[in-house]
Amino acid sequence: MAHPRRPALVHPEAADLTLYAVLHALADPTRLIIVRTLRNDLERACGTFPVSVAPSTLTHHFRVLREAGVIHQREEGNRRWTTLRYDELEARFPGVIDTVLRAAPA
Amino acid sequence: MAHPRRPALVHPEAADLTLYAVLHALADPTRLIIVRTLRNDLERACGTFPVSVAPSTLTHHFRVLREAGVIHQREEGNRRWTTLRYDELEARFPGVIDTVLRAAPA
DNA sequence: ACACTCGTACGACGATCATCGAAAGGAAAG
DNA sequence: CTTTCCTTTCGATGATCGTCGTACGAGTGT
Repeated sequence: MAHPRRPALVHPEAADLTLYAVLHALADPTRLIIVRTLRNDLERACGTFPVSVAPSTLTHHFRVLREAGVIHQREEGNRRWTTLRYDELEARFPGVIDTVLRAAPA
Repeated sequence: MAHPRRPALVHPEAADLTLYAVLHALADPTRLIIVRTLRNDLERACGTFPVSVAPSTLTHHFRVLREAGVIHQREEGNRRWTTLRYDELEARFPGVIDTVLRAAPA
C-alpha cells in the first residue's frame, strides 16, 4: 500500500505566503508557463498545459506552486483542476504576478 | 598562490539577462536587503550593508546578484563599490525591481 | 471484469544552494 | 616594516532542486 489515500491538498493561508517562496516558484521556465496559462484561462486540468516535462516532473512543479500559494487545486473525479490564486496574490503582493508575466519571454 | 590576481569582475550584457536568474537572485532575504539598500543609496561598499551573514557568505550573494545582472561592482583600492543596474533592469524587465521591493517585507 | 486514462508517490540521480571557517591577497595606516 | 582592515578564494557541509522511470491508485468507459 504505497499511498493508502490521496493526501488532502494543502493550501497555505494568504496571510502566510512569503514573497521569497513566490519568487522562487516563479523563477522557473516550466512553472512560469503554468502561471501564464492560468492567467489567460481560468481553470485547467493538469495534463493540458503546454509544457514538455515528464508527468511526475509536472506534479513536482504543481506542488511547488501550490505550497507557495500561487495556485489552487481541487479534485474532481479523475482530474485535478488548477486555478491561479490571483486575487489573493494581488492583495498580498500587488502587481507582482502581472509584472513578472509581462517581463517573461513569450 | 591561491589567487594570483583578483579576477576581473564579470558583468553580463543587459541583453543576456534572463528573468529566471533575476527572480532567483531576488528570492532570498539577504539579497533582497542588498537590492533595497542599493535602491535607496546609489553606491555602497560591501561591508556597509545591514545584513547578518558571514563575510564569505556575503561575497557569495554579491556574486549571485552580479552574475544575474542585478548589480554592478567596481574596485577602488581596498573596497568594492556596488551599484544597482536599475536602468538596464528597468529597460529589460520593466517594473520588476520596484514591484518586488514594494511587496517585500520591511 | 477489463482495459484505459489521469495524476500521484517513491526513490534515485547529479546539480546547485546557502552557509561557514580558515587562509590569503592587496591597500592603508601606524 | 608591521599591523590592521576589507574582501576574496577555497574547501566543506547539509539541504534543496529539477529531472526522470517505475509502480500504483482511483475513475471512466467498454
